[in-house]
Amino acid sequence: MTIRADALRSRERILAAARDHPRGGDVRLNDLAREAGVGVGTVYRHFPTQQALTEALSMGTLARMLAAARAALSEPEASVAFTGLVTEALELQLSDGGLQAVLMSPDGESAEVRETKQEIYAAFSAVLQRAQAEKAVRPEVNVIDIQHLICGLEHSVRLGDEGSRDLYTAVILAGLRC
Amino acid sequence: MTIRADALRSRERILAAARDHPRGGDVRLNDLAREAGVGVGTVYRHFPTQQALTEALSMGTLARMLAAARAALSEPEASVAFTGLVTEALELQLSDGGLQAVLMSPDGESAEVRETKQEIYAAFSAVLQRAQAEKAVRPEVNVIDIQHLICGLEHSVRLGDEGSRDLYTAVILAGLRC
Amino acid sequence: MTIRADALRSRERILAAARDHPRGGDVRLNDLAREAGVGVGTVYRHFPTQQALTEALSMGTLARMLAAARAALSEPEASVAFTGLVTEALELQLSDGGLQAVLMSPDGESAEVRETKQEIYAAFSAVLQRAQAEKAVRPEVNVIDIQHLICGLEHSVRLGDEGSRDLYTAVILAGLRC
Amino acid sequence: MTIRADALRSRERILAAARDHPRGGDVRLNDLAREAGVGVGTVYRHFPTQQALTEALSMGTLARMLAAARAALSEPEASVAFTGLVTEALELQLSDGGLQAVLMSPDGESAEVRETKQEIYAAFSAVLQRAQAEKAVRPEVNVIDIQHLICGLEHSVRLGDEGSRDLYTAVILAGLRC
DNA sequence: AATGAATGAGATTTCATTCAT
DNA sequence: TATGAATGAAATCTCATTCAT
Repeated sequence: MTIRADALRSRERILAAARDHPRGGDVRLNDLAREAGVGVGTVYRHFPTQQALTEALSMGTLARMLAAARAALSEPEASVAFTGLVTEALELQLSDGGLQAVLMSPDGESAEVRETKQEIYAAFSAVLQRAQAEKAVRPEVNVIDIQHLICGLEHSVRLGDEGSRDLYTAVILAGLRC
Repeated sequence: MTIRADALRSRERILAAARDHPRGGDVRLNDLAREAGVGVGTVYRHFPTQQALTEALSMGTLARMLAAARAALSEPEASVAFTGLVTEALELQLSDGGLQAVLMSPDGESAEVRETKQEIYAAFSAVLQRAQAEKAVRPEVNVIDIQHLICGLEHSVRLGDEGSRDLYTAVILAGLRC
Repeated sequence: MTIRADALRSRERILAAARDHPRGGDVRLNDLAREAGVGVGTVYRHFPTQQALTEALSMGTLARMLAAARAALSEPEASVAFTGLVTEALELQLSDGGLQAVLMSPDGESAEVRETKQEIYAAFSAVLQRAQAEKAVRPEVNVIDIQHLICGLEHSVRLGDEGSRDLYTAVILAGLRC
Repeated sequence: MTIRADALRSRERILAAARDHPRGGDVRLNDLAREAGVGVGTVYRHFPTQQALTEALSMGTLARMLAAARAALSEPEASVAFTGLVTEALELQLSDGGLQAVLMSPDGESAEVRETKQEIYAAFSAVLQRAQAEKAVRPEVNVIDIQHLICGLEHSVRLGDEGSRDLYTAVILAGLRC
């Protein structure tokens, strides 16, 4: 059975309403429902947990991150590819406050999210290994470490003002170099 | 008027009970009260907000951080002093899950917390400037940046396992070098 | 929209629990909730004020008082009707310790209570006027006075023991005669 | 040891403040203390219970009631004495909203209150018996009944407006006649 | 004896989640 | 499937009373 048209409309309305809020995981579901013009029950039917809603909201950003990782694979210069990908990933995480939670959570994900994350992971890993093969990046870090460091970097940047982004990124990238 | 002995006892009991809980800011106030053997009202009287409780719990760690910063000022080797202080600060933040919130929050602090934070800031700043004077640390970062980067580092380490601490610290310290 | 079955069940449970307590307006709401097997919030949802609960508890007695007043209208002998009704009203007020408050309070009533009270008032008034027309009751008292006197009578009887009821009633009825 | 001057002053201040409030037994003791310019503890020291305060406030009225009862004993006409005393007692109870509670409470009284009440009771009883000896009052009522009926009468009058006092009193007095 | 900060039981409110309609 | 009233756990506030100073 295919998804009903009205159900789809409800879903879209809820997501649209959620996008009007700063991402932080603490929207009042009742408020969200009111703003979306649907009942609370409908929100719960579509997104049984906060996590499910967060994931749905991040699906688009996740796709863009996968695209960026794949694009980096085509970049001829390995260190440029790596540097660019880290910068791009940070950019995306800054633009989507819920993305970090989705990336870091090990469970509760939809199949689609899980698969996308694995593909991102694989592509990211390839970019990192290419850079390490060229002695452009410390050999002892793995892709998990890179993700953790990017998340920490995102955290640092959020604590500061907009201007600190490039400086902090430069510190991390310099620290990762051989 | 000085604080009453019984009030002090209540306060200590509540703090002791709170210390038995993993820091995360989500203890049940009722449970806390019961465990401390006091009424809920008493908890609210002593700590009107979650922030007040968090601050009180971090006061000890804050004092240790100030001690560490001052000790670093006596270290003859400027770069060693800086490196050691960053490592020590990270250690303290990892040991006290509420400390970062206290360090980063601009308001709602008790006078004691505010003063201690300012002293930490001053000592930290002196250690940094000494290291920068010796060309041991990038000249474009200031003490605020260092604190943000340590907070990000704490975040990264919490995402990983225990073993990642030294590696991530090494990355940050390397990135900060001239 | 009609009342939900579960809500009605909760309501009934709360009322049943409240009936297990001596009427006096000083039941512990928390206890009431526990005894009724519902949350405190549910009690407050159904009965936002003490007054609302009192009214609901008295609804049955109020209905019986209306029935008594209407029955008195069918009694052929006017003075017997009046005497019987006063006696009956006292009986009901003695059996329901919250009834007097409901009868005397001018506001905060549910529509149902308000209407029933008005009907009681009208029937009572007719019974009184019939008795006055027959010179069986002082012409200068009105139905409000009768209600106030019955409330005072209830008060007197509650101060004494069971045996004083008939005597005090006799005094009032004698005093009301022409 | 005699009472300290400052303690007496405190006591008087508290009573003065309490007299500024409508008697109903539900003054906030903290408010009372503030208005009296003393600490809450002082209020509790002087008047350990609500009852103690009520009694102290009623002491004056109680004395006036005793005076009235004794005066009635000197009235040559027994039925006039009785009627006048009932009217006077009602008057006093209406003027002092806490008096009924003091009169009706069997315990918790100060020795002075207890004695005064007994004297009132004795004098009232004599007035009643004289009236009954003259066949002016129903023989089956005793002094306790009279007090209960006056309390009920007070209650009735409080429910109505000022104008109803004489009517309700007339009803009761008529009902008490042989 | 006087003080009022401190206490805790209980009252009331909030809100995420459930579930009858 | 959609709805939102209903739920109750937990948060928060109030206030009569106690007790350290």
